[in-house]
Order: sequence, then C-alpha cells, then structure tokens
Amino acid sequence: MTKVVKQKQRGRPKQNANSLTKQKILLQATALQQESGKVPSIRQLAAALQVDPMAIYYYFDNKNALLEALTLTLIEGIYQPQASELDPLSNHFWKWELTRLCESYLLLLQQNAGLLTTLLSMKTHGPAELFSQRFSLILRPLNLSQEHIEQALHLLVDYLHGFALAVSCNKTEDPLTMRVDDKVMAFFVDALAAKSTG
Amino acid sequence: MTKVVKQKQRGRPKQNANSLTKQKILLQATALQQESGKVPSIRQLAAALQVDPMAIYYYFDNKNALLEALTLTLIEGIYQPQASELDPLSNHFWKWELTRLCESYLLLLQQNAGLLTTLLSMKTHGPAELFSQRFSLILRPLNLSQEHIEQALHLLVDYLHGFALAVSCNKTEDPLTMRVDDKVMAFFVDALAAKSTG
DNA sequence: CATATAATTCTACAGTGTAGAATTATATGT
DNA sequence: ACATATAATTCTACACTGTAGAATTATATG
Repeated sequence: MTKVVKQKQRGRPKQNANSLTKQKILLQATALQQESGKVPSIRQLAAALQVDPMAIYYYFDNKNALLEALTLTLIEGIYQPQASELDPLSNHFWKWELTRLCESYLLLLQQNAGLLTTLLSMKTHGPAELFSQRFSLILRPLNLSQEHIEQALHLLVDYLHGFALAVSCNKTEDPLTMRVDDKVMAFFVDALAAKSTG
Repeated sequence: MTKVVKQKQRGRPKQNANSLTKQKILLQATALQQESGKVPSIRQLAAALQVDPMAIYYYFDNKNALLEALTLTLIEGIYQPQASELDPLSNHFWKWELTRLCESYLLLLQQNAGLLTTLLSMKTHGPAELFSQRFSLILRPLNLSQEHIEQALHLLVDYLHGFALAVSCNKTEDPLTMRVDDKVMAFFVDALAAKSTG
C-alpha cells in the first residue's frame, strides 16, 4: 500500500506547463470572492488554482499585499462620469451622475465585502483619489467652493463606507443588489444644491 | 523528572475560591481591549483571568455572544443630552449637544475598534435605538419632519461608522483621541438648520 | 447515601497565515 | 560543456485561532 495522496512534482516546473502569474491568482481570487462573498483563505485559493499554498507567496509578499493588489484592480471599474458641463441638461444631470457614481461604488463594496478594511488601510491613496476626482468632476456645474466640495466628499465617502459595512454585516444571503438609499441621497443632494452658486 | 507545567486543580472549585462571573470576564475583556486596541483572543483573555480558555465558554455560548454582551455594556455610556427644549440658549445649544453626542459615540467606537462589526451584525437594535432617541431629542427644537429626521439620522450614523472604521484602519498608535471632523459636522449641521421650521 | 448538577480543566481538531528548507528546471558565465 | 546562479515550485512545520467533547471535582438535591 503506497501513499497515494496528492504529491505533485516538486521544484520548478517545465516550461510547457502553464505557470502561475499574478493575473491568474488575482482572477481566481475575485472569482472565489464573488462566489462565497468573503475573502478566501490562501489555502482555498491555492486549492482552486491546483497549486501549493506557498506558491502564492512567490508572487505576493503576504496576504495583505495580495488583497491590496486585488482592490487596486477592482477599484478601476467604478463609474466614469460623462463630461457633464457640456450637456444641455446639466442642471439636473449632476444628480443623476452622482447617484450612478455612488451606486457603482457601493456595488463594488458589496460584491467584495471584506476588502473595505484593506482599502482603508492602504498607504497609496489611489482609490480615494479616483473617487474624489470623479466626484469633483460631477459637481463642477454647481460652482461650489473648494472647501464645500471637500466637506461634502468626506461626508459622502464615509457615509458610503459605513453603509456598505452595515449591509455586509447583515448577511442575509439574498442576491438582492444593494441600492443606495434614495432618501438619504436626496437629503445630501439638497444640501449640496442649497450651497450652489452656479 | 516530573511534569511541572501549570496543571491547575481540575473540576469544580471549592466555594471559598473566588469563581468566574460574566462580569469579571467582560471587565477583563474591556481592559485588554483598551490596552491592545483590538479584540483579545479567548486564550489571551483566559490567560489574563488565570483560567482555562474553555471556562469562558461556560458563561458565553461562543465568542460572538461575548462580544455582543461587551458592546451592550459599552453602548450605554454614550452622551445623555440635557433637556434642551427648556434651555434659553436652545437655538444654538442643539449644535453643541449634537457634537457632544457624536464625539462620545466616536470615542467609544475608537476605544473599542473591532466591535463595530459586532455592533452592526447584532439582531437586537438596542444600540441603534439609543443613539436614535438621543439624536431625535437633540433635534426637537428644530421642528423637522419625521422623514427629514430619519434621513439625517441615517446619514449621520453611517458617516460616523465609516469615519470610525477609517480611523481604526490607519493604525498610527498615537493615543491622540479621535475628534469628529468639525468641518464636515458644520456642513451637516448647516443642512439641518436649513430645513428647520422652528 | 446515591444521584444530579455546576463549574472547571484537558485534549484534540480543523482552520488560519507564513517562515524555512528542499527540490527541480532553466539561464548564465567561463 | 560544465559549474554555478537563479526561478518557480512543493513540503514540513510553527504558532496562532475558535471550540467540541470528555474528564474531573465540588456542591446541591432526593
């Protein structure tokens, strides 16, 4: 009776064999993430890739580095606003675009619950910058002061994070997509409009 | 050479020996929490209590139950507003009280980082109710519609949660107490005042 | 005095991230 | 062509986590 458990060939694989890449790891990670709704363990990820757990550490220094890379790739998909200042309907268009931006961001946070803390503890502020830029772009027609824009931005971003966290904590596993709270949005939008000088 | 590791006396202790209680466990838990800044492991908690880890499970079904009990005891300490409607200065007093309430709540969230998710996933909405009541009480002189109050409440609560999470993720271990962002507060307070009919 | 119950400890399991060494294939230098 | 370095992988092992289950001892109850 010989031992017949996995026992893959050790050492560097021959080059015909398709090897691991950061890309493949991240892809599999997102897939597992979306399936299970939470961040997979290294061992689960490795199993899905049919590879030893430690192989992953050749491509990422540690799990946190992997998660940061993951959030970086995901964050790029958030809503890209149109150039609203040229639009004839721009008076109300910004409200529509702001809602799109928030919903897009929230969807991302919902589908990848567990990455919020990673996102918030990242040193590189790339993600925050991106949201900030698109936010400012949308609000341009309102002619707000720089200070008001920043206050509103902070209020909105932290609100969205808090909201996403609350939703992800009430783990009713219905596939119901998380909508931004229209009433709260209305309250916020009103406050913005009241300060508009445009 | 006899084995000389810990080996406490097994079984039920004699009654003179001071026994464990939920209270003692919770007290020690908060102490460790404040020291280390994060939720202690059951083993750490047991070590501090000089007791076997499993002893804790006699008093709490599981770790989550312990954390819920912990948050319940902590949440009662948030700011209790005065009866502002009788105050001659009430026109501006509510702003002051609102800030106190927020700072008190934030301080609590900061000193007990890691309990936020416990708080949010609790079935009993006791904590939320408490904040909600005090919030409504403070805003009474503004004569807002019930709907506006709720919108503002949701916006504020989720903002505070998001803010607290962000702060707890940027673990610079300075003992600097977390202040509520005055500017953002000002933005929020302005929006409230604008809707006031009082 | 037997039996039940209360309060504790011990052992053990399945899971986590990951350090360190062994292993094999390829690339590079002489 | 051969030695040596480097790249990419697997294996083993450690320290940690929550906690189920059984053993143990003291007290309460019938």
